[in-house]
Amino acid sequence: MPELPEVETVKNGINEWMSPQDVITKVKLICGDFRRKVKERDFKPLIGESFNLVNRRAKYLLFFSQKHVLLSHLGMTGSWRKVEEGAFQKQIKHDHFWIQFQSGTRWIFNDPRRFGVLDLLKRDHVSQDRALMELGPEPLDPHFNPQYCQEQAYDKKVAIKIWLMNQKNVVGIGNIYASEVLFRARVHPAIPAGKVQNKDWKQIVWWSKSILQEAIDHGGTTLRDYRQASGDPGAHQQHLLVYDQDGHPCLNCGSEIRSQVLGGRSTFWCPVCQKDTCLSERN
DNA sequence: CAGATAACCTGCGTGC
DNA sequence: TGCACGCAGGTTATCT
Repeated sequence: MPELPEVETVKNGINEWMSPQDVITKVKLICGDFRRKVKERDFKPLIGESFNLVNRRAKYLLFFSQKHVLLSHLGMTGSWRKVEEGAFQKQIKHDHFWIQFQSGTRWIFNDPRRFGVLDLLKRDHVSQDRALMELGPEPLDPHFNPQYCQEQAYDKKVAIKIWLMNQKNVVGIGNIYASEVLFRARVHPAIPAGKVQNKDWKQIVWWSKSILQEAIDHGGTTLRDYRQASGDPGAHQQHLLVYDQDGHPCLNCGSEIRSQVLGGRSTFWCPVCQKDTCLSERN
């Protein structure tokens, strides 16, 4: 469900829950069968500590306590919610983990498909986590620029859309925003990454930053079950131009938006605005 | 090594 | 109403 704007929005919401004086008194793992298998004892070191801050790296949330970092990835369907003591703390389907505070507040992780990640790392060891080590630059960071892309994509034959979604090249861009960025940049999604021209990289980089920031400002994209930490839906779905719009007219030129599966994921583009120039040359 | 595909899960909408 | 099927915002193991 969540790409960078959604995770960033969740992060901002959870930071509003923060109460650094509120000590963790109990942790409960109902099911640890995620992408990384975990046991309840893995999280016990949190007891007696408190959280100061939540940061985001790529699509990961990092909850900082005194000596540990709780690593959380939402996968496709993960979510965090806060429940106060006194309110009936009913366990709902797919609640897998919760943290209880001295105040009675409880933070609960729910994830129907269990594609998410939960893990507890020592603060000093975070930079050595393999998944985090392999991540590329943040798209909103100046290090993500046309020169970097051109070099990183040199000679790569993989489709530009798949390249953009590969977290080793740039993080945070998933299936929705990849189609949206390429539409605004007017680049065909199937063009080999190594054949993208410098002027097109400039467009891709600029629109990546622009669209992701705009989506953050809108609180993310809610298509089905994504919610902000507050429980409210995002609003960016009203601003999507091509995602899930196959058969509808392109808002730019009126042509029919097309769709095709690329790397196993649905991909949407306008055949007129996004000319597949270098693909045609090959024929 | 790069690149393509399958696999991990549950839920929901569609068509028969 | 029931059931088979395809599809869903992500990542990674496993093939060629």
